[in-house]
Amino acid sequence: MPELPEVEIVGRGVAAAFAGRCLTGVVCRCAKLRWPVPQGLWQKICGQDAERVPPVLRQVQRRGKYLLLGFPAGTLILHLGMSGTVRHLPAGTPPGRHDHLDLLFGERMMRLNDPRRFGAVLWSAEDVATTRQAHPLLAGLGAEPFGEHFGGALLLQASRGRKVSVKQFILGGQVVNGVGNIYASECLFRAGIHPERQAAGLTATECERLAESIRQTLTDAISAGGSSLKDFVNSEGDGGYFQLQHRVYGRKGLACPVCATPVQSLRQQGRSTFFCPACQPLIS
DNA sequence: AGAATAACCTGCGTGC
DNA sequence: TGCACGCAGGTTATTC
Repeated sequence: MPELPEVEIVGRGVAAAFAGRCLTGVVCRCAKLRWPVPQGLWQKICGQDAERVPPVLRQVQRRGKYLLLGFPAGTLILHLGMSGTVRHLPAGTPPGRHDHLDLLFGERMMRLNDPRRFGAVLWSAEDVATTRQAHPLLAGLGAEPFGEHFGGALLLQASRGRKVSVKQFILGGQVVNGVGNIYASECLFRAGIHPERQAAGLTATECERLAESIRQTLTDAISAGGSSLKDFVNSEGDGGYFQLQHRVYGRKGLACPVCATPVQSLRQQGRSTFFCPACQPLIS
């Protein structure tokens, strides 16, 4: 389920429910995720001296689509892949299919479910700040869309000489991270930029507009999810995406919300893209 | 090197 | 009803 807004909501939910609380157990039912879940994870999180320094969840951070759970002995890295969800349940709730991992906090627990198993649970023996900077999976990530380094200037500079489409450019994660397939379409619609435009052909003005629409689109999605926060995702069975907000994604043939022209779709690198041919002209 | 493709998995909807 | 097929929110690894 997760693009950046969904991961952000999950992180906030985890922090609200468990920050400051002591981990009391780990149950791993299936270690076969994107990479193997480390063996002896409970011992790793407890560290050398759990008697004196109990495994209290000290902080929760998000980096791109990764969640970082900070414990005294190190950092638990979580990624939800394509289909991962996290729920907040009473300890002892019987596990269902694809409930791979439980982190117990006394009478409550957080439970990771991931049917496709593209997600990841990894351990880093460094603190959160160091892990963010140095962990191989995190070190090379692009700018945080809400960070101070991200903006039109960065997009302009990073796009020079790039032959890829602008959609792939923002989806790739090397420049800005957290924009997934759904929000890539939404951001480009909002910026009025055709998804097949070459990244190198963007003007400074367009880069500025694109950066702003990325921030605004993600902010809106987080607000939408934050208002319906329940068990970390909106667990009402709609899949957890903030679909009421989608202006073009999944709306092929339906009226563009701005000009009523039918929304079109195309495939780029095997993934679907949606856009309005009138609001997003191929020639700028 | 940048760019395209394959790979990892299960589940769901569609059409025959 | 059953089955084959295509498609799905991500990312890394491999190839050209």
